[in-house]
Amino acid sequence: MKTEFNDKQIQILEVAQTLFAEKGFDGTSIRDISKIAKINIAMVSYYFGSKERLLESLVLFKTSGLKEQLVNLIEENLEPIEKINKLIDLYINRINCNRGIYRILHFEISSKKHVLDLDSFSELKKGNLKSLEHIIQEGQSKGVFRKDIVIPLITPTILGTFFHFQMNKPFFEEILNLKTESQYNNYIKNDLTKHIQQTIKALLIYEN
Amino acid sequence: MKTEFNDKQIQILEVAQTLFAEKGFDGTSIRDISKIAKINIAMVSYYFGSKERLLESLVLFKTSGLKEQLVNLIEENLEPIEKINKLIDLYINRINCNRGIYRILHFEISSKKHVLDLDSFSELKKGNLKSLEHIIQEGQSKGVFRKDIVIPLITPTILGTFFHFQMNKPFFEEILNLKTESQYNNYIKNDLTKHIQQTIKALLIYEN
Amino acid sequence: MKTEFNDKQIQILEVAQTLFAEKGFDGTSIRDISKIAKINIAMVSYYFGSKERLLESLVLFKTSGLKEQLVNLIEENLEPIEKINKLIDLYINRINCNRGIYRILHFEISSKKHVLDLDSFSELKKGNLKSLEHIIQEGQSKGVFRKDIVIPLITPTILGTFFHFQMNKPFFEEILNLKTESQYNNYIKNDLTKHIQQTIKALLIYEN
Amino acid sequence: MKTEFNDKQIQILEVAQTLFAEKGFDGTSIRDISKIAKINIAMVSYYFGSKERLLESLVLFKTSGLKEQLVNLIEENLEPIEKINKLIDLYINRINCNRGIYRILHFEISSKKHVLDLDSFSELKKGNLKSLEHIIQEGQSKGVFRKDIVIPLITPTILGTFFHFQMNKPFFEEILNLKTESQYNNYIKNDLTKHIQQTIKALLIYEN
DNA sequence: AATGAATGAGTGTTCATTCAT
DNA sequence: CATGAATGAACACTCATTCAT
Repeated sequence: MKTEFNDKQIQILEVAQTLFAEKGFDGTSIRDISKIAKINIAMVSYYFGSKERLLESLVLFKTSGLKEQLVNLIEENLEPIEKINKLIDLYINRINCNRGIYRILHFEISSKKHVLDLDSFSELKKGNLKSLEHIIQEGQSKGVFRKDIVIPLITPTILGTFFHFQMNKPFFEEILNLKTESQYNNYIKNDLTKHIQQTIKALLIYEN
Repeated sequence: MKTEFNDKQIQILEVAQTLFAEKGFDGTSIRDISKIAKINIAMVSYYFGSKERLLESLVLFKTSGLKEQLVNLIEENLEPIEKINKLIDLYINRINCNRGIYRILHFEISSKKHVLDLDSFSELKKGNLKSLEHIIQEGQSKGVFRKDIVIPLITPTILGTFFHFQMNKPFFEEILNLKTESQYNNYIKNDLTKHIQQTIKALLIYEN
Repeated sequence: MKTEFNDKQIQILEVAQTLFAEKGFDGTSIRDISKIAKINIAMVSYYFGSKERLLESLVLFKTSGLKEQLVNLIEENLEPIEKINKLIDLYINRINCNRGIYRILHFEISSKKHVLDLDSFSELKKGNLKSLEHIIQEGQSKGVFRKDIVIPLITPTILGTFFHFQMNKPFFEEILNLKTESQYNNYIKNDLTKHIQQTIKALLIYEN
Repeated sequence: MKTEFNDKQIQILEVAQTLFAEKGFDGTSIRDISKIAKINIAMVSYYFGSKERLLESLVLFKTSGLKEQLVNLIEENLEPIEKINKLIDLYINRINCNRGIYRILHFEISSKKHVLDLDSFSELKKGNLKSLEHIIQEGQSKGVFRKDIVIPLITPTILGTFFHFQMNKPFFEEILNLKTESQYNNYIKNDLTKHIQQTIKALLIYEN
C-alpha cells in the first residue's frame, strides 16, 4: 500500500478522522464524509477502494513518524524516568491530536480485524512495545526500576487511562468543572498527564 | 423508565449485549438481534421503543446492583488497601461478565449522548466515584494513603487499563502467548488484576 | 424453496419475466421491476432475498406443470409420430407464453450457474429428455422410427430452431414480410411449428 | 464505420469477445475489459466511442470474411448435398471459434436493436441466406432436393441446434458423459455436426 | 494521440421503524 | 398483546463516460 497521498486524499482522510472520532466507523457514512469534504461520493471508493481501505489508509497516514520519534527519544541523553515521562507526554500529545484514528484503532478494530489488513498497525504496536522495553531495561540495569515489571501491561495503563478519560469527556467535564474546551485540553496536558506519569513512576519504582 | 423486564425482554437484552460487544452498537442490526433471540423483528421497537432506547434499557438492566455491592464493600471490616484491591476485583469481574455493555458505555456513548437518556448511568458513575472517594479518604485519615491524590483519575486508570487490554485482545494473546480462551481469562483474573492492584497501590502509597 | 407465491409476489414475477425477456437479466434493474410492478424497491429483496433468487423463483414458478403435461402426453393413445408432433406443439406453446424465462434459462444461465441453485431446472430438463426418450423408443419398437437416433440431440434441434427464430425476430419479420405481431405469432404457430415437426419427422424416419 | 483496426484496438476486441462470451454484454464492464487488456479505461470510449459501439466494431471485425468463404463454397464443384454439409461444417467451425460474438449477436441483440447500428450484420445474414438459397435451388433443379422447402427456416435449425447445445453445455457434458474440454469439442466436431447434417439432409430429401 | 482524474447516475441491498390486524 | 407485512431512506459501491492536459 502506498503511503503518500495527494491533497484531495489528505482532505478526505482528515474529514474521515474527524467523523470517525465523533461517530465511530460504522456510524459514519461515506456520504457524510463526501458531503463535509465537499467531494463526490464516488471519490472515496475511487481513491481508497472502499470504506475499510480508507480506514487502513488513515491508520497508515496518521501513525507514520511515531516510530522515529520513539527511536529518537531512546537515544536522547536522559535519565530513564525522564524518558518514561517524555514518552507519556509524546503518546498523549500524539493521540490527542489524532483522536479519531486512535480511538478506532483501539476500540473498533477488534471486531473488524478479519477484514482489515492491519498488520502494519500490529507491527507499530510491537515496535512501540520494544521501545518501552528498551527504556525500562535501561532503568533496571541502572538499578532505578524494579526488576519484576510486566512491561506489556504498562502501555494499557498509560493509554487506557487517557482513553477512558477521553471517552467519558462529558462526565469529567462535569465533575472536574471544566467549562471550556481549552480548560479541558489544559487539564489533559497538565493534570492528566502528570497523573499518568506519577502512576507509572510509582509502579516502576515503588517496592511493594 | 421502568426497570423491570419480562422474560422475552431479558432474552432480547442478553442477545443485544452479546452482539453489541462483538460488533458495536452501529454494527449490530435489529435483524441480527431478533434472529438470534428468535423473536419477531418488531418486538424490539414494540418493547423498547427504538434501538437506542434498547441500549438505555440494557444499561439500566446490567448496572443494577453494582451500587449495592460497593456500599457493602465500604462497610466491610477491611484495611483500606484491601478494600481498594477488592474494589478492583469487583470492577474487573463485573465488567468481564458484562463486556458488551461496558464497552459501549465507555466508548460508544459519547457520540450518542445527545440522543441517549443516560442520566441514570451518569448517576451510577458518580455513585461509584463517591464510594471510591470514601475508601480513599478512610485510608488517608488512617495515614496509609498519600494526601495529594486526584481521586477522579483513579477510575480511568483502573478501568482504562482493563479496557485497553480487552480491546487489544488479539495483540496481547500473541505477545503474551495466551493460546486458549481460558488462558486468556486466567491472565485477566490473575496477572492483569494484580498489575492494576499493584499500580493503584503504588500510586496511593508511594511518596514521590 | 417454497413454490407458492402470493398475489404481490406473482405480480413481481410477471413483471420480472417481461423485463428479463426484453432486456436480459443483467440489463434489468430491480428499480425497473419495482417501478413497473408499482411496488416498493425493497419488496424484491424482501420477498425473494435477492435479484438472483428472484430469478430462481421465476424459474420455479414458470416451469411448474410442464412435467405433468408431458407425462399426460406419453399416456395418450396416439401414434408415436403424433406424440412427437404434439410434444413440439406443447414446447413451442409453453415457451412462447413464457418467453422471458426460457430465454434466460437457455442463454443467460451458463455464466451464472455457479451462483444460481438450478438443480431443479436441470432435473426438469432431464425429465423432459426422459419423456422424449420414452416416446421415441416406443416408435422404435413399433418399427416406425430409425434405430440409430441420438435422442439428446433432438431437443436442441426443436428448441434451438425456435429460439433462433425468436432471437432474430426483426430479421425474420423483414424477410418473411410479417408486418404485425399477430402475423408473426401466426407464423410461429403454423409455419415454424410445422417446419420443426417436419424436420424431426424426417430425421426420425428417413433412412440415410 | 471503418473496418480496419490497429493492434491495440484488436487487443481490446479480442478481450471484449472473450468477456462478452463469458458474462454477456451487460455483465461485462469496460473496467473488466481494460484491466484484462491492460489498457487505460478511457481507451475503449476513445477508440470506439462507447461500449455499444465497441460491440458493433466487434461484430464487424469478427464476421468479416464469412461472405467470401460462402461464395467460394458455392462455386466449388460439389454435389448440392455435399455443399450443404460443407456449409454446416463451415458455420459450426466459425461460430465455435468466435463463440462470444455469435452468442451476443443472436441472443442479446434483439433488446438493443434500437441502439446498435447493425445493418451491416443484417446484410451479412441476408447474404448468408442468399448463398444457402443458391445451393438449395441448385439441388432442387438437379431434382435431388424437395421443392417445398422454406429456405429461411433452414438456418434457424442449423444454428439453433448448435447454439442450444452450446448454451446448455454443462447439461450435455453431464448426460453425454463428456469429461474433458477436448471430448466436448470433439463431440461438437463429429457427433453434433453429423446430427445437424443428417437432420438437414433428411429435411431436404425426405418426401413426407 | 493518449490518459489519469474525476463525476453523476445508477446498482443491489439493508436499515429501523410503522401499521393493520 | 403481539406480529407479519411493508416501506422510504440510506447504505457502500460500480457504472460508462467526460475532460483537461
